[in-house]
Amino acid sequence: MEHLFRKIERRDTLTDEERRVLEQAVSQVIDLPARKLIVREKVQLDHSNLLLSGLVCRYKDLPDGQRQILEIHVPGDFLDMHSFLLKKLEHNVATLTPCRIAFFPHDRLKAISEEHPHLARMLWLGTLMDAAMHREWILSVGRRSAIGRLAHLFAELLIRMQIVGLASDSEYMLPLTQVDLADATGLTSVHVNRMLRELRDTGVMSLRDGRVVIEDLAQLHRLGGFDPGYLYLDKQPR
Amino acid sequence: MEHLFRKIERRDTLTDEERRVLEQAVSQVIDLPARKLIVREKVQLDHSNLLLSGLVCRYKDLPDGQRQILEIHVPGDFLDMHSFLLKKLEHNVATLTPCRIAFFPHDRLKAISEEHPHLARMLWLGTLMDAAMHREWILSVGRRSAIGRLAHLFAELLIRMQIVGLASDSEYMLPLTQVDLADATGLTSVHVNRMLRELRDTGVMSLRDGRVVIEDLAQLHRLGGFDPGYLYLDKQPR
DNA sequence: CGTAGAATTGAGCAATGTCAAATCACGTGG
DNA sequence: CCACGTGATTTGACATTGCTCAATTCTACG
Repeated sequence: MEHLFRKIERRDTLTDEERRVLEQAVSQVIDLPARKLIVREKVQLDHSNLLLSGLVCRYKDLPDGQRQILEIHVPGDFLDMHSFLLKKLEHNVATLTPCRIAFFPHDRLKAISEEHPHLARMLWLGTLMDAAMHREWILSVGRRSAIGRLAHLFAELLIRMQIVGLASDSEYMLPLTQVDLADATGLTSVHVNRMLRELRDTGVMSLRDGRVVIEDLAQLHRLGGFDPGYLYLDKQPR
Repeated sequence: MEHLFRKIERRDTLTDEERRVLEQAVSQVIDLPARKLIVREKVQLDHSNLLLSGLVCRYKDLPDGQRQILEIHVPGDFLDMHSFLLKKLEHNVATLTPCRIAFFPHDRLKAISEEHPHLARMLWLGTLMDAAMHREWILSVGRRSAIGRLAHLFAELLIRMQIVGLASDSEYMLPLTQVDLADATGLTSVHVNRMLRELRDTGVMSLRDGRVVIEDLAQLHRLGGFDPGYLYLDKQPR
């Protein structure tokens, strides 16, 4: 659970007691292969999932077969803490790579919300950061150019992977297909391919063999109009 | 606060005690004119705002002057409950029409989170529904056609206005300009104008003098690929 | 060696944007 | 009551971004 603790400690402080409560709220840990559905939309749920390792995405499908990825999750992210109160989801959650996942039964989360208000606020905070990322994602697909959307996505994931210790200054593993990237950015895979080539040809960054290598971070940020304010990286009591 | 209570009671039950606690958490009620900034991004906040009457939007601006509206708020919505834990926002909140707004100081919200866990979960739930609407918004701008985005927006607002008693079966007031609609849907105002004409010419709906009149709801839903599941309209203990 | 998924490329096209002008609605001052 | 000014809507002509379709190449793996 170290990834989760790192993520929280970046924004507030956890007591040892709170860490213990969180650890004891886990009922089960499972391993899943890549491309496996974790939560299907509209089914009643009795637990929330924490991603321990691997990459996961949330997505919605349209009747005509189009898909939109809503968020990409890195280790330390709760994948569906919102199901604790929503009881079911309106979208799907699936692995992108092989993953390890911890179950948090809703009744234990409820107990936390009754007995550990500060810890409950930390869980709430996590869902608020999801919403903040959603808003930035809306801005991306609504107003940024194709290359800007991709640049922004790679810039966001760089920071989020760094927070949990899974990225260096300029590199991280991102084994997504170009179809995945298209579904995340609201583009087609053909156009993603062309934009990736442009990023490569202009020396900004490359994505090869599932590894992102950033050569010119300033230019990547400029292309994506990237401002990390929406990730709320300041530590303070909440 | 009747609008808020109706909204909550649609998804769960509030005790009289909880209603009283909520009412007593208000420190101030103010009136604002149309087109007035309520919360500016990146400034420290000490209270959250509840919309009592009028329409409000949240939006982000890009350096090049483009704007993206992230959510449109109807009476009964908290405009920035997330600022309770985030402490500042990464986007702006502004009135679209003249509005009445109630202040909820963060220290009183904190007291609620310590002393009234169920009520705290209701507030949390509100932020989760914002996030669910964000996700549907991502799907709209990411994958729907221009006319589908508009149709979806009008269909969503119809239901949300109905819940708080501000829409009939087929009509509600929506005094937005075509520029506003463009900023909400990620289009240009010129194109919005053309799509609105198409909706009018095909007898689906019209928007005139700030009033939406829906003539063919089934067709509106079809065009927008509208499925209200994401609004979580089922009542159950949370 | 064969297969399947993924990446790449090219040619043509459609949806939406850009720019500019005309019209409309409405409140204000004369 | 009318002329004026401002913002909103509407329209036309044209440009562009990103999409579609189809073929080719690449890569991994049995």
